[in-house]
Amino acid sequence: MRYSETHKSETRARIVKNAATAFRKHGVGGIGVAALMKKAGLTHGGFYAHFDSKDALVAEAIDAAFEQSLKSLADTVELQEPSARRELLMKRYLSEAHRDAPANGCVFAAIGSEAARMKPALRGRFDANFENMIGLLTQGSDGPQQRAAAIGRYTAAIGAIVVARAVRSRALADEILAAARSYAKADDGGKP
Amino acid sequence: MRYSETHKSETRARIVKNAATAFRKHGVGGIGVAALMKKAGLTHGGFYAHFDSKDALVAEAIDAAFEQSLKSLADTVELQEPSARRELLMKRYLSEAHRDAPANGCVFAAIGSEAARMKPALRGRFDANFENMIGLLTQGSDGPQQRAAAIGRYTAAIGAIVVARAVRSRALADEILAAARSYAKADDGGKP
DNA sequence: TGTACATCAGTGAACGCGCGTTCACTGATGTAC
DNA sequence: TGTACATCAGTGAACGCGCGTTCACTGATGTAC
Repeated sequence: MRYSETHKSETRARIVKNAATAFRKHGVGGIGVAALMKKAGLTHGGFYAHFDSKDALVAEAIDAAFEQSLKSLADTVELQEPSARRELLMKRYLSEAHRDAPANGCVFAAIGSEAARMKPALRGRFDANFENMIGLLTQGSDGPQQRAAAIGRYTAAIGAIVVARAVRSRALADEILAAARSYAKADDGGKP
Repeated sequence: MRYSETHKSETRARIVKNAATAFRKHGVGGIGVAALMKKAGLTHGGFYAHFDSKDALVAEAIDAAFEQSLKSLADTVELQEPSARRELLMKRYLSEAHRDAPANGCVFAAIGSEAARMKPALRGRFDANFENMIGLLTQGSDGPQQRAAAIGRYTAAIGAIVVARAVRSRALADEILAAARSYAKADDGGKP
């Protein structure tokens, strides 16, 4: 079969996009090359015509997943003034909807503890993506104090989602999210 | 070989104890039964004389790991008055030493995102252990507001360690811990 | 316009490996006589 | 006191399976003549 010029790159993009959600849903170690290809409507043999290794796909899928998160937040961000925007972002991030949909949610929350054991080359992907997120959160209010506060808020929210997902009791998970939301508000006390 | 009365239970306890550190170091999916038995000085075949399945060991190892954490914090806790104690706990938790030693550190930070995908029976272990930790953190200052604040602080600290471990740059990881420490202090503002 | 050939994305069998689990066996020691 | 036997924690080969990866092959289409 001979295909159009863009066909191969479209296939590749489809593999990456599906992997970006599958890795967050099952963990990187929890889904294999064969299943990933099947999700893209292909068989496993063709994988290596697109990527050098599973790790190569993991790297691209991580970037794609962060980019998707960033895009889905970007619209929220433009419409509000800084403090209301921050509150809205935290409310969205610390929602039950986000807890229940890891496949389309925050990458750190979905595969954070697995990421710590990845090869340095893969861990490096998290640095730039973390900075992008902090950039989004501090947008319109620069300075080292704002940056530190954004890091504190962001990592705090990640931890709350991680624990809310780990715990079995739904009531406890709900309570954790509620506590994290009010904890996020508490730190606004002294600041504009 | 015939052994003393306590021999078998000692062996079993040794397997659990080694597993409690190995799972935090490598992840639950990252180390197998054979390697776990080797760490206890045994061969893999004997495993099923002690446990019904790998999952059965995982369940006990999770409890053992939390218990170890709890014990190592208990001494700190008794000596201080509430606010100083809280500050000391957070300082310890958010230290570079903790970040660099997942094998003996917080279970949520080490295997949190993996835990979210475990079978309900295993996830259930996190509920009681989470409550124990919150109990330790609120000790001496009960009430729903104190409980919510403790949950906020604890999960915030977990997230900071997860991200600090995931990120490749040591400088960024250091900055994240520092930001989390000051974020933890910020919430004390209005309260005693 | 019609035929022969080159292209190359995708197929599916096969590889070595480690996984969780099973099972027949070992052999040092306590007990029975 | 000395011998025969029962016990049972631990051994190591073997199982079926899924993993990441390799590779000879397929076959629809564009190009050359």
